Amino acid sequence: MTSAVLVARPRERAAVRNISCSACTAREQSFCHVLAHAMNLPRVEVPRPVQEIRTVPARRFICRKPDFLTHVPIICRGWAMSGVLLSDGSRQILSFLLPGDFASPALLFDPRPNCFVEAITDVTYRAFRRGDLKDLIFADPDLAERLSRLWVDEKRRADETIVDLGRRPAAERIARLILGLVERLEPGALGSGRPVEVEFPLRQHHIADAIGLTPVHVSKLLTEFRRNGLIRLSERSLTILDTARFRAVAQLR
Amino acid sequence: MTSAVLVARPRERAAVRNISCSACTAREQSFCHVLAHAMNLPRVEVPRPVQEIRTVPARRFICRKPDFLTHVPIICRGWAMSGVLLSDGSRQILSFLLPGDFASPALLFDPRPNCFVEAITDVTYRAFRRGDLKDLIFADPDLAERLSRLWVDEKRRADETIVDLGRRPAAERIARLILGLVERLEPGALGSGRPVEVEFPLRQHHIADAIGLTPVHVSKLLTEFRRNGLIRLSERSLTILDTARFRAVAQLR
DNA sequence: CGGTGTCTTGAATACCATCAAGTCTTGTGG
DNA sequence: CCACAAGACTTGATGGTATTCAAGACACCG
Repeated sequence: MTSAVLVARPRERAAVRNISCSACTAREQSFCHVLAHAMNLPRVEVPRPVQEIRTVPARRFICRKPDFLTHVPIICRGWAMSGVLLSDGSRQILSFLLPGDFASPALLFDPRPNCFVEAITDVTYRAFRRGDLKDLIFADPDLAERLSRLWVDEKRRADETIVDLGRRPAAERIARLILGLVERLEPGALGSGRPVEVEFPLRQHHIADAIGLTPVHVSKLLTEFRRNGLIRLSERSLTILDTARFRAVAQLR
Repeated sequence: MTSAVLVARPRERAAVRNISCSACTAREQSFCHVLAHAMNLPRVEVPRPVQEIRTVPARRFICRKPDFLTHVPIICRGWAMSGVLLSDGSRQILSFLLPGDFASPALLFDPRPNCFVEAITDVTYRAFRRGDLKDLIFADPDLAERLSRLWVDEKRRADETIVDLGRRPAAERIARLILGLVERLEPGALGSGRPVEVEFPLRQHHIADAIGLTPVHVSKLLTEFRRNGLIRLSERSLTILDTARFRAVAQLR
């Protein structure tokens, strides 16, 4: 809840804004990077009210189905997720959001979200005014094209998920989800063949809801992975111990 | 194989081109429509070599994983599908393509497809030179934005599929797939509450591969739908007999 | 008229879900 | 700081949904 305090104090918010952008963990290929580049800025330091910094604690919603959003949120720090709730109470997570990601690209065009976005850890995000951001993007053909590429990438990731859910057994799905996240967090680290350790704030029910399984089954498969010496996972920290064998479980070449 | 003949005869190809565009069945909101509008043309009648008309018979590939495509295909007539093949021989269909659809939006940026595209019926498509089409699109902010909206729409459909595969039982998935196709083919027709009949060239294995089931199980559930008087399906023709009850099976409000 | 593709139906099986009980951790208010 | 409640994880027993296997009917095509 430190964030709420910061929002209430202009001087500190400014400080945080600088910190968050200079120490930004967003990946090179993220939306933030593309946008900052296009605006000839070191990062996306734009005056209000074009953007605003906001912070929410873990487990709080950033937006929900019935909301009407005048601003488009982009994650600066922490983990979030987008997903939908079904009438029977079950949940499907559509994607995990890391720094640099749009909360939902659709929000650029429609103030009504078609999925919820929820913070997993404490999350800091920037909220851009929709109209300003849209004008900015489409006025510049180069920027529009680079962003379209990012969306095509997102579509590709969604297609991978469809394949996982439609045609892969449970163990494979879990391994692929984990490897995909590790690759996003530490690009290329899996190639070395040496163990890779990352922060991993997901609960087992997050994994379950992302790949269409129950938490119970996820637990059983994770303990099996551990027994086989493939991974270590505890205290919000994940280590891929045997990258080669774990990739084999995931059916990755 | 009539198409090969047509391609070899300039006069006939021109005739076919006019026929296909004036009698185009692409929906209002399709890419073709948006593009034609932007170019101030009745339809997308653009001289070669910017575009070319091609035709393939049913069950033939339009493109495959290892191909290198200099042109971007857009479906003019017939049904096609995009999907991926897995190492164990199974297949996941990612989407069914109807007139007006990009074979794969990713092809606008990358000559190497990340999925195959296969004709289901005989298919006629236009192949636009990638560079020309891209320049055309991104030079016009309005066009770029309208296309981005279409991609966001596609992403939304992919997300729906993820929810279906992750959290819905088999009967619900089949019903939703069918209703989604009918809605694309005859927008609004389901609202009337009266029976709706459409051409339906899909085989049961297409349905199975699209929603992560086996053809055997699809067969069993379809015969159950028939027994319950929900649908009629034979001779490549589908009728939704009881739209209200069938929508209930699909869990649609 | 054999071959291939499609669909149907029944029986056996496998995978994952559900149910249930218990441990451990985390958070909270007294 | 402790007591209590809630959440997270584990493990075993049981059950259901969908798969696999198999056999046969039917249509279409060369």
